Amino acid sequence: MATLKDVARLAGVSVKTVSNVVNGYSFVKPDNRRRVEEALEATGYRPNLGARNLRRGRTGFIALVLPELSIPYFAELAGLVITAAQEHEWNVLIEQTFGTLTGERQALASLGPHLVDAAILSPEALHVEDFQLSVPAVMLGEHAVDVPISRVGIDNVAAATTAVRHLISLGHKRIAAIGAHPHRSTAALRLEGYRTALAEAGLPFVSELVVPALNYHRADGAAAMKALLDLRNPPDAVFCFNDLLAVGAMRTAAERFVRVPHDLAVVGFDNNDESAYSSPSLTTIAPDKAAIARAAVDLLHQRAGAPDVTLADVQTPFSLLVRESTVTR
Amino acid sequence: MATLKDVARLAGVSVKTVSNVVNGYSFVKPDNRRRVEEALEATGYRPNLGARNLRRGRTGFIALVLPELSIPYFAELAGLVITAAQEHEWNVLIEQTFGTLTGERQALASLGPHLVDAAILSPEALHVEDFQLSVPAVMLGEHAVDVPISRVGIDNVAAATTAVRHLISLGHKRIAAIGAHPHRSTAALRLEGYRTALAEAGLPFVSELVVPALNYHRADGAAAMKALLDLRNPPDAVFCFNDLLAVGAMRTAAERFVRVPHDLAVVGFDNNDESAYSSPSLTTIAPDKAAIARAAVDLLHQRAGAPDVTLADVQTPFSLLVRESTVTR
DNA sequence: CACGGTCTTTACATCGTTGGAACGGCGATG
DNA sequence: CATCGCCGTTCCAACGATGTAAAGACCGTG
Repeated sequence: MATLKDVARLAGVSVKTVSNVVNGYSFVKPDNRRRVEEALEATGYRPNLGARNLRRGRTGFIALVLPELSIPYFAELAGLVITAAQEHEWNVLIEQTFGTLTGERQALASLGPHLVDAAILSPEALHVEDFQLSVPAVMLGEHAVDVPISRVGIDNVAAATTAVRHLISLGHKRIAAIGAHPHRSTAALRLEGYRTALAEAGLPFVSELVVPALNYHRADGAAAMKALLDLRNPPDAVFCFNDLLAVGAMRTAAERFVRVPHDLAVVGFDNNDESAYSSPSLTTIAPDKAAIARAAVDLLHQRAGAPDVTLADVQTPFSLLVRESTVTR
Repeated sequence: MATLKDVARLAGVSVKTVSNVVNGYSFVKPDNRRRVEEALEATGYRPNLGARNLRRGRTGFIALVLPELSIPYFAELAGLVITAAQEHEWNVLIEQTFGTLTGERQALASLGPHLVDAAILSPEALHVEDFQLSVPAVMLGEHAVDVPISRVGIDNVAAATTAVRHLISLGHKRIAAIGAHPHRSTAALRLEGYRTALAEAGLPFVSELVVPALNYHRADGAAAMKALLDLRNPPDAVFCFNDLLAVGAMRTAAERFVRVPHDLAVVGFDNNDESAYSSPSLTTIAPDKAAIARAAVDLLHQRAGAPDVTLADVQTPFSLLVRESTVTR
C-alpha cells in the first residue's frame, strides 16, 4: 500500500507537498502539482485514515447503538443512517445491545473519542445514570425528560392518538392496546396517546384491555393477543405499539379464526416493509425514517464541529397508512 | 481522554512500562504493576485504537458488503456477523451496494488495508474483473466458479432439490419457480436443484413455469405470481428463491382468493424471521445463518494472520422447515 | 541592488501506541 | 572476583499523516 512517502519519492518532492496536493492546498506550482498527481495516479495512493485521524484528533466513525439488527425497524433505520452518514464522510459502527441493560452498558462503555466522533442511541432499558458519554450523542425515539441528550423522532403521543382516533372513527368501542412497558418511555407516550383518544371520544379506559409486552417481538404480540381473546369480553380493535406486535397479534387472530378487520381491527406502529404484504395488510403509523436518520446525522455533524450544549428536540413527520387490517377492501 | 503518558506520569514510570502492563507483558515488578494498575483505574485509560492499529499495521475493522440492510436476510446476517466479529476484537463496517454494479464497485474501491483488515462480500452483480481486492475476503452465497475467493454458504443445489422434492412428495405435479436471474449464480444453482428434483420424479420441465425476478423483493414475488396465475394452466405449487419472493407470491394469492396451501403450495428460501408469522406460515429452506457468520469471520481471522492462498469452500448446514404454506394444519 | 512581501517548499515535531535496542541491577557460575 | 544471563526498565524510533515554522524562490519597489 502506497504512502505519502512513496508518492513523494516518485514525484521528487517532499512528503508535505504531496499532502498539500491531496488536501487541496492552493499554493502548489502547476508543474509540481502535475507531477504529484501523476504519482498519485501511478501508485494508487489512498490515505491511511487511521493515521490521518490520529493526527487530526478525529476517528471518522459514528456509533449507532440499537437493540438488534434482526428487528426490521432498526435494520431499515440503520441502512438509512449509513447512507446519511456517508454524506459527511462518516462510517457507521453498529453496536447491538439486545435490549438488555448489560448490553447497553457495554455498548456505551466501548464508546469514546478514540473510537467514534459521535453516537446515535436507540436505548430501551437505559437509566439516567448511564449517560456519561464522552462524545456528542443523539437519541432516537424518546427518553425520560431529565436526560441531557438531544432527541430526534416523531411526536409519539400525537401519533398514537391519531392511530386510536382512526379506530374510533370506524366505530370501534372496545379498543385494546398491546405494548405497555414499565421502563420504556415510548411505551408510556403511546399509552398516553391511546388514553387521550379514548377520553376525547368519551370511551372508558379499561385496564384489562392494556396488555404489557416485555419485548416488542412478534412472539410477544402473539402472546398478548391470546390473552385478549381469552377475556370474557374481548376487544373489537387493538392498537399495537409496533408492527411486530401487530403481526404477532394478527397471527394469533388467524389461528383462532378471528377475522381481521371484520371481527378485530388492528393498527401497528413503524411501518415495516413487511407490513404492506401481510394478509390482511397492516394499517400503521409510518414515521419518516429517512428524515429521522438524516436529522440525527446532521445534528451530530453540527455538534461534532462546534460542541453546543443546547439540547435539540427535532420532531420528524409521520403519517397514518390505512390498509386492510382496519378497512375492508 | 487519558493517554499512556498521563498514566505513566501518575504512576511514576515510563510510558513503555504502562504499555507493558496494558498488554499483559509478564516481567513487571509487582510494586510497579500495582501502581500502574491504580493509575489506569484512576484515569479511566482506554487505548486509542487508531494509534495502536497504526503501530501494529492493523485497523481492527472488517467490512461487510451487502445489498441492503432493509432486506431481512442481510439484516439478520449482519447482526450475526457483528456478534461473531466481536470475538476476534473486530468491529464491522457495513457497506450497502443496493444490488447495483456501481454500488458494488464503489464499495470495493473504498476497501483497502488502510481501512479494513478483511472483507465479507455478498455480491449480486459483481463481475470477475472487479475482484482486485487488497485484503483477505470471503464470499457468502455463491459465485462464478473462476473467481479466486473463498466461499462460505450452503449447498444451493441440494437445498433447492430438497425444497422441490418436498412439494413433489405432497403430490404436486405442476411446480413453478420464481426467481430466475441471468447473472446471479445462486439463482442458477437453485434452478438447477429445481430441475434435478423434477427430473428425479419424471416431471417435465415447463419453461413457462419458471419466472424471472430482477430483484428479490416482495414486489417482485407478487408480480411473478400474478403472471403465473394468469397462465391458462396455473401451477399447483411454487418454489420461490427467497422468502421475500414467497411472501409477495402469497400476497398475490390472497388477493386473487387462491388458497394456500389448498390451491397452491408455496416454499421459500432463507427462513426470515417474519416467515414463521405469516398466515399461512411459510415452509422454507433454513440455512444456519449463525454458522455462516461464524465460519466467514473465523476464516478471515485465520487468513488475516497468515495469508494463505488456498481457496476454501465451507459448506454450512441447512434444513427444510415444513409449515402451513405446504401442509394443512 | 538591497529590501520587503508574497508564493512555494521543506524540515521538524507531533498525534498515541508499540517493537527493539540498550542499560543497569542482581544472583549464579566458574 | 570477573563473567554470564536473566530480569526490569527506559529510551528511541517508527507507524502515516498533518500543523508549524522557517527557509528558499521570486516578484516588484524604492
